[in-house]
Amino acid sequence: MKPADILEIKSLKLFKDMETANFDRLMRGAYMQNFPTQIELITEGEPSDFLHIIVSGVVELFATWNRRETTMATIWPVSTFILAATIKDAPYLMSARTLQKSRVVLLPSQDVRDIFKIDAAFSRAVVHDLAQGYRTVVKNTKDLKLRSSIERLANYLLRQNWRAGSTGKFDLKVEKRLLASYLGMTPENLSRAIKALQPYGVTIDAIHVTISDVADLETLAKPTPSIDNPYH
Amino acid sequence: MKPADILEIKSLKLFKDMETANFDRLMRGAYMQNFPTQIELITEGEPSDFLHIIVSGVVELFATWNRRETTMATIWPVSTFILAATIKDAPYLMSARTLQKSRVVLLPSQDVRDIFKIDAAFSRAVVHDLAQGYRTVVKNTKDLKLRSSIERLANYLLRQNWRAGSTGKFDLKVEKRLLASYLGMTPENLSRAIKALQPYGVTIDAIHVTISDVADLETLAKPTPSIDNPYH
DNA sequence: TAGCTGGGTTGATTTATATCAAGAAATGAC
DNA sequence: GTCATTTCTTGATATAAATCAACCCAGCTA
Repeated sequence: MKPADILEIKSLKLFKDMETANFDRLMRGAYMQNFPTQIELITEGEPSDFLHIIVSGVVELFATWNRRETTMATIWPVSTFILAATIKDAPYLMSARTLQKSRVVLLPSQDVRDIFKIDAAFSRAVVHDLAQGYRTVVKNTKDLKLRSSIERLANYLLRQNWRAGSTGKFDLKVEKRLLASYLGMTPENLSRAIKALQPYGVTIDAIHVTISDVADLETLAKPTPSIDNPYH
Repeated sequence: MKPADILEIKSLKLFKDMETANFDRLMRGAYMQNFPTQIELITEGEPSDFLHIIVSGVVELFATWNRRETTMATIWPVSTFILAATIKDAPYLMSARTLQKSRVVLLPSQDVRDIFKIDAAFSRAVVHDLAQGYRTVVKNTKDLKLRSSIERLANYLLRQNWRAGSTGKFDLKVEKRLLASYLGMTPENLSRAIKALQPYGVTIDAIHVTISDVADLETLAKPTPSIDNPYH
């Protein structure tokens, strides 16, 4: 692994405050892997042998049951995924696949657990990561249970607009097929939901989104910090 | 607070391994409160001033948006709730109300955070609690996104049956109205879902559930550890 | 360049679920 | 114990969303 990669990983909140010796020990067992697109990195139900860190590319977390599949999240660099399984030494609850050519660092889970036990700063950082993740999933559940598919789409677009700088113009970062699955609907239904938002000033041309009147869209979407603010 | 109550709290995994001095300090700021039924203990969006521990009774966690409401979980003694908000010093994402006369211990969040910073055993225990909670919510999301309402009910009944000792006979622990909300459906739809399970050997008379042939119900429910096993 | 492929859209239809309304059963208050 | 309130159930209907089928179109590839 290149020194620049190690520096980037060390800059993650999860590792920033830990003892240097412990971080170095963690990195000694780490290795970087390059994956092509559409490779299944981990599989639901298997033991969590590695904590994964995505350094470049994109990864989809998805779950399957009874021949059905749903997208749970997309993971962007630089961040870790499947921390809870690693810490608990429990099987993965989700599968992961690359959506693009991606570089991923694999940290042996046993090392992570060992160092978690002896490094207080690291274990506190793990807490914050997990608490954050927990709260994100709770928000997600509220979104799913309390909103219709059109409302979910409207709020998703407002969140993305905000992330992109609130200019009213941004590009979708994932395929519509995937977005539909993430939002808990079919691709056909997403197409129709997009059309249903036209009266509220939303147009989506291929991946290019325009929101002409954010306030108008908000009258429909009714965003709330306790679902839609990722830092709340 | 009675010594017996303190002992019971100390026996919780979350507190078991922490320094006695720190536990005592935590308990010094704690106080027990008795609440009648249907009292709102905490409200979504407010700052998390206390970590709550339910000692007797039942508490419902619920969320609201746009005049809609949904049940997120029911909490049984003895356990804590809203740990993530306390640790992150972030607003509550859910509201909580008593479903029965309940005794609840309130620990000032600031004390919890202070001790979390200095007690390594406690912070590790917090990690395990959060990781557990995180995984529970992920399973819940998979249940919601991948299964129909009848499938969710069928699997819920199988889980409850297993918890009650797999005898094929047990009582519902919550009102059907609440169960419906937890499972993401209307009370009317729950009634119909129950009828739809009759051909699979399920009868529910008031709160009394009978599953005459677990294997038969499982052909419909298709339970899987990575959604339905709480210890997985 | 022609043909192929996969994502995306659209329309027709079906299915799942919610809503509305009414009555029955259970529960709690006095 | 009785009355009032709430929960639960059932039937009729409406709505949301999924499915099925056809087609379009951009990007590849042979």
